[in-house]
Amino acid sequence: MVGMDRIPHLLVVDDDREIRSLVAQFLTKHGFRVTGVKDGAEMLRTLDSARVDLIVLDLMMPGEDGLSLCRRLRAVPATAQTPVIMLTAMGEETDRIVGLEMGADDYLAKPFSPRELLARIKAVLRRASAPPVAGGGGGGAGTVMRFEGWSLDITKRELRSADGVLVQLSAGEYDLLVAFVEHPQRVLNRDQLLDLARGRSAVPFDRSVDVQVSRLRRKIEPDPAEPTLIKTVRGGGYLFTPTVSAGA
Amino acid sequence: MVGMDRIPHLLVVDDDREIRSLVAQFLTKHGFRVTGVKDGAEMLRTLDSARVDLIVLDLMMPGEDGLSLCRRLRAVPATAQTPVIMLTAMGEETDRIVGLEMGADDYLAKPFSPRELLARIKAVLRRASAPPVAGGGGGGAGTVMRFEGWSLDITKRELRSADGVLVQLSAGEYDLLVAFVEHPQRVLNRDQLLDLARGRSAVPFDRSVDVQVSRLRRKIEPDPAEPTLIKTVRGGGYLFTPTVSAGA
DNA sequence: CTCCTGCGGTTACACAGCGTTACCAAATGA
DNA sequence: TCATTTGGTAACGCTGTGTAACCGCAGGAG
Repeated sequence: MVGMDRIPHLLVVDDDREIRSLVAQFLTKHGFRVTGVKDGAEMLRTLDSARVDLIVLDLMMPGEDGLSLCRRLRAVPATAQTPVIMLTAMGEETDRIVGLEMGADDYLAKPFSPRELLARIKAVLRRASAPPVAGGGGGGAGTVMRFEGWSLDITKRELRSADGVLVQLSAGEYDLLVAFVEHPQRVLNRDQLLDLARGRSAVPFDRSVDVQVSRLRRKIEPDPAEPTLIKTVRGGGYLFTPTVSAGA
Repeated sequence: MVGMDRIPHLLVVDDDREIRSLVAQFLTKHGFRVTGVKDGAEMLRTLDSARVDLIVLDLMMPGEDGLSLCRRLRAVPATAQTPVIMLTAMGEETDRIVGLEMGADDYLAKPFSPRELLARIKAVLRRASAPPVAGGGGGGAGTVMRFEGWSLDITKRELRSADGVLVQLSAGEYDLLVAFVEHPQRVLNRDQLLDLARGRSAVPFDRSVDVQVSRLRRKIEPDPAEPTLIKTVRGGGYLFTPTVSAGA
């Protein structure tokens, strides 16, 4: 799921512009990549197009509040594993308890010291990479994604064709394919793909995505000259056309 | 594996007899199995002979204190994964941070409400649910780990192939394999592997992990030229792909 | 319709990451 | 003490990935 050499991407959700900016600044200075948003809608939009390693979520917000958002995150498979640190108003023990029970990984009472937030983020990130559920039921659920006859095994990082042949993908090709498979039927621009697949942001005239798409097409398209799985959207990006089904 | 139906076993370590008894009583009432001990020595003895799912550890204790104990727990493979909730004196932020950095999974400032302790225990247990190696003494079950036909006996430090043949591993190869087996289906970078297997940190241009992986592959991969058990993730580290099951 | 511009596909190349072997020093044991 | 094993470093070669360059094509302007 996550290569750990990569700079972790934090998403700070708080309606207070000043807090958001202060927190973002502080965390950036300590080596994280930080995106700040002001409400749940923006949060969901960001999650849809970028890879996020941890969410710092304010409990009290106008509109949909943190608890509700947290519940929604947990309900969606794509974000069910993403760690959440909840920021609560001071001293409201009930909030804390509800927060933890709602699926937050940690909470912090305002006002909090930046150093403590930092320590908690590090602690949560460390244990967020806990081993997956190795159940007795023959492998975890949803580790294999199927599309157009292909099967992509997420835990084994393997791609098999319709007739079961293993296709060798490089790390870059694999990460790109995962990004596509997790966002099917959506136009993804180059920035989004770079972020989703490599966890970095584009430099001017960055065309690495184009090259990787080309390389990936060569391996999975029936006719690379006439792509059907990964379509180009001129001026927009790329579109992964197949429907994806998850299953063991 | 840790079934959800099993009653979790909590170990409460606190030198204050009254606190210990109150906490134990409260947690027992809420459906846990609780063992209370008064110091580190008793804790280690208990861990050696019983399977413990979570430790509630007082920071300030006569003799060896909580931090030091926590560090020792983390250093031993058998207890490295066992969750720890640290009880700290009120308001000492430094302690909290050090606690988290020392490997505690959570902390709670005294005086705390029992309900909050309960919520945190549940949260931590939820997070830690179904680790491949739940903590447990050397004498308990789960000393043999199986993967892809191989069986790794932790107490004997022995590896046997599917047909029961003993394969000689050097100390380094064995430790590396244990690190992999205890963190399956996760990309581990070189720093993590070095830390887990050798307990040291990397020096610049340190490539000892690569060499050890190569040596280990030669002994356990069906085809070392095309590794399936230990996969390379370029720019990320290595991935142990098999599902691991523990059993006697 | 034709030209022009810019976007995207592809290839070539340089460089960094990794597998592997060889070698050496430290640890181990007789 | 010497022989053996082990584990780290150095070095060589291969593969993967980003950059740059070239080319073709789409689509708008005239």
